[in-house]
Amino acid sequence: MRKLERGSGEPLWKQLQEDLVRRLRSGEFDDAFPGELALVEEYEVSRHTVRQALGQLRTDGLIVAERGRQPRVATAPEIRQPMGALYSLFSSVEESGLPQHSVVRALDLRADGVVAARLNLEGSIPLLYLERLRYAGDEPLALDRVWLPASLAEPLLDADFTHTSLYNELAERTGINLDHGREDIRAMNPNPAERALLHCPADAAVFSIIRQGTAQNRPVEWRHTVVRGDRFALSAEYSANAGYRLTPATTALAQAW
Amino acid sequence: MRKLERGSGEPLWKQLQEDLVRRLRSGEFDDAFPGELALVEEYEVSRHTVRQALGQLRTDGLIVAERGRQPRVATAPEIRQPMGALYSLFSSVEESGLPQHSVVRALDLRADGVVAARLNLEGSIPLLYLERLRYAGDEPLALDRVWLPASLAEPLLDADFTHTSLYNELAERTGINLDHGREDIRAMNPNPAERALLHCPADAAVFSIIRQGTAQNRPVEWRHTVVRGDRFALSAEYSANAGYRLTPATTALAQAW
DNA sequence: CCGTCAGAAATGTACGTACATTCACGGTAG
DNA sequence: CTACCGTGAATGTACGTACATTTCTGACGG
Repeated sequence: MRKLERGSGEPLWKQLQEDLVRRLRSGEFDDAFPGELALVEEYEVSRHTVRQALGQLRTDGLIVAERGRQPRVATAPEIRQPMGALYSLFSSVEESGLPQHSVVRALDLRADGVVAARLNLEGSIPLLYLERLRYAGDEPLALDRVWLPASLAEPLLDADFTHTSLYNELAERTGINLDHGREDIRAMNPNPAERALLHCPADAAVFSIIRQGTAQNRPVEWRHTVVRGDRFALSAEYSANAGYRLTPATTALAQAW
Repeated sequence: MRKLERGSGEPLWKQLQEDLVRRLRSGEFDDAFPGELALVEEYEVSRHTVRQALGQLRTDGLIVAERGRQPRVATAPEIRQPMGALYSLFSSVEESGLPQHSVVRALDLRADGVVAARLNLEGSIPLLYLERLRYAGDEPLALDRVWLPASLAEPLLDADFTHTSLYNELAERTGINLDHGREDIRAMNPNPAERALLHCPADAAVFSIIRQGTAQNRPVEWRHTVVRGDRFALSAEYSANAGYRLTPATTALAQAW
């Protein structure tokens, strides 16, 4: 039986909400979240007040509730398709109607001290390396190189990556879903090897996208993708309400303005 | 007196909320938003139901309510510093500690049918044209060209843009704040004139950023900025909670990974 | 003419009740 | 042992009441 200060200026539902957040963060509710009626008894407030507090927690995404069952602590809502420039890239190709496929140029285990360091791993740890040339239509669009810790990604060694996405395979074969990532996007000119592979026109530049992805605070991927600048543009919208959002939809494949 | 379908599967408060959104978008409430009691009468539901619908609208930021006064339609919360790649660019320079300044290469009124069309204006309408070369430290960083409708932006003709931002001047002199924008970001090689102006190394590419900005659905700016790719990188983070966000903070000025 | 103050009006908080809807569990029949 | 169904429990919806708190307005007085 817990006490809330009545008539202290702070609304009861707010006090209740804050106390629940505190207990939630302490891990007290990891097994089961108390039901509304239990909270009514515990805090000696009306169900209305409890619901007001829970409603706040729900819109904040901390708990989920459904009819007939007790509220539960929200599991970190895994990102199905990691967002960002790369997602924007491939979904925009899809919307354009051009057929996509990949040519797998390498899929093996190897050690790479430099990349391992980027993943915050020891240099000698084996990594799964996947290199693909991605086509949109008959022309190459991007060169994609990914390193993942072999300890996590080994089940992917015999996967067929010519048509499926890395994240799909990763989720299906290992249950890992990325929940956080970071991208650095640069404009540069490709080196001769990349230019040849991508069939880049002589005067075309490229996007160089470095992505680090993590799942539950563990590094999962380090990725370097080189995208032809003459066939792709990043498109973004921002507004006071929605903030800054990449819009994979529009104007993605190259055309004059 | 409006009717809601009772027992139709859809909750009353949701029907009410949707109807209010519809009426709100139609501009019916631009003068005054009805109070809770008025809605109770109009829709013949309890105040509780009305509050549930309004609560949703409030968390969505469509209306604001305070004690003792009627709810009001939320004024579009103006963006002080328009977000996006350009904001990321200049704030990251600031954080790096490098001094910034601009060389104004042009500031005049002119007509340009092509740009006017991009602003959804007639070709003969005069535009204010501002062209600046932006420095970070002693080296050029970006070439920035902006067109604004002269009808709105004429008070800016005698402004000094060597150190102040366009948006600051625009807000101070005309009261206009952008509330929506759209960017297209491309990787390309600069033309010879741009390369010379920017002191671009021979093998460096550039970001070409096209931005269209609007305030209250009226086109306000059309902007073309060319940023040296060897001195700038876009940095973004995404997470399940926060979505995709540009992070002007880190690693913005060029350095090896 | 202007400042002050009381009252009206509106929203915020908090209580209560009733019923609908859905889910989980356990018992029963096959 | 399994499949089905009914009961109980939980949340969702919707009604009602009361009072607190804040804001606005209009009347009154200086």
